Amino acid sequence: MITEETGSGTREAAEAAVLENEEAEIASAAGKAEGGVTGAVRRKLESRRKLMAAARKLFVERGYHETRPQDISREAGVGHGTFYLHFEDKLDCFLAFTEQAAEELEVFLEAHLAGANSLEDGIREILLAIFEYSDANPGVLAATLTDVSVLSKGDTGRKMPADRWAESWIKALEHWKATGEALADLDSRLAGYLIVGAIKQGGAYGFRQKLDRDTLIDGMTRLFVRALKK
Amino acid sequence: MITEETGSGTREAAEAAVLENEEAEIASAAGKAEGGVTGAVRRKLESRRKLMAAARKLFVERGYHETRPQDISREAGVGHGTFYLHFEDKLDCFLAFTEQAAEELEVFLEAHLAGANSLEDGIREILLAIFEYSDANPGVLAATLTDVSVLSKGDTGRKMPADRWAESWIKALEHWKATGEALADLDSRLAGYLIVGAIKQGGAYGFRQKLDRDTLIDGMTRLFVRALKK
DNA sequence: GGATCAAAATGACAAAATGTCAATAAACCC
DNA sequence: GGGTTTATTGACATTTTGTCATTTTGATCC
Repeated sequence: MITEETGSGTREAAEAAVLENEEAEIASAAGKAEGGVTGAVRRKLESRRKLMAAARKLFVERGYHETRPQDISREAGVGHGTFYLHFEDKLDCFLAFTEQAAEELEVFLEAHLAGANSLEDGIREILLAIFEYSDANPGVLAATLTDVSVLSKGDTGRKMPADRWAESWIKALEHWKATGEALADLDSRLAGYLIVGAIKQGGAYGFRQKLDRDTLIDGMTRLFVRALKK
Repeated sequence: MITEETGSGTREAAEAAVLENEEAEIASAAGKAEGGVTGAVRRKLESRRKLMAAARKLFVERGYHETRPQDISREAGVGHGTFYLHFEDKLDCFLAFTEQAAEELEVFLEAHLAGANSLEDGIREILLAIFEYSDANPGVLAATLTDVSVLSKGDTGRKMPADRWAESWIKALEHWKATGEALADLDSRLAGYLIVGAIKQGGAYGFRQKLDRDTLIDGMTRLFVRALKK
């Protein structure tokens, strides 16, 4: 009989490691917080939170392929079976992670776009914010935007981060159309997707080549503005 | 003892199915062709060709995830071990397929760009050719451009189709800079990558939405031209 | 033409990765 | 505090991938 790890001694250590990365959640260890939820519900929520934190850590550090569901469970300090209690399968877990990160980035970008900016300033501001987020969360953006079509049997039936992101751009483009700064007959939907694709590929290129960030932002901004401006 | 399939009866049938897709290779069944190569070398080449054809068929039809190395071997009419004789692993096989397709597309595009076109006509022409290729080879383009970062332990050390494709665009952009049609101080390298990304994402969007092809090409051409033209 | 050698192919087997489920523990309720 | 529900657990089963000893095939030499 070969025991499956998560030895009790290891357990708390692993969980502690995950919790370190949490901020406002430390209080929860005492048995409160989490919106007052308590008992069984809270227990389940806590497991999920730990799994999500572990998944994020490992997917970012090692990538999808090199991360085993087992690894995530161990890192989270829960049993292996618990993983499949919270996620359909490995892909489902990965998608949950990307959706979380996409949500996070969206909030971050909204915050950086509160003021009504001109088309050029707005675009530059968004790109700047993206790089800022990427610095603060190394690897997350790349992981989030990876194409999972190669992993899924057909359509995942989910809204991918890139699509969500495109929607944000579309909203912004519509705004600039309304202010009369952007082409009046611009197809905002198509343009939104083109921009997202350009940023993905261009960003990867810039990262590989270790391009100076300002150069990259300037280059992108210039082309985007030229394409969109009235 | 559970036999591993590829029963002799099935064998020829499978191989025949693959051979159907071949054109000039039928003669090779007689024992000649293939550049005069014969014997052992030729035998190996033949195996690889059959495997490549089978891999392409299955990767396109079912996708990466749903295609087992076993399936490819069976479809090719060779033993399972032969697969690993020709490819490092499944990813290696997939990359070989994408490289083949990328090569093919490149040749196709070159042929469609023989004449020295103006910037706008040239861009439109390239996009048109891409869609034409995509029609003639359904699924191949999508498969080729998929991001495999999610499958590889670190860098694959290979030049991906998207990069190759970007290089083509860069060359074209340099040409238009030389003719004075494109921005004199354009960063062709960055622009090349941005365009490839835009086409990937925009193409996927158009496909999903079943956009009219001309609408899609017009929309893309317009934005690209505006961004690049002097 | 058959004995010999080298390259290629084969498929049973092994390892790795993913996913399941009966048994157990924890929380809940009366 | 015991009966019930819900979450957790890890040994086990399945699937997928990869290996290697053995066999087959074709070239070479006599």
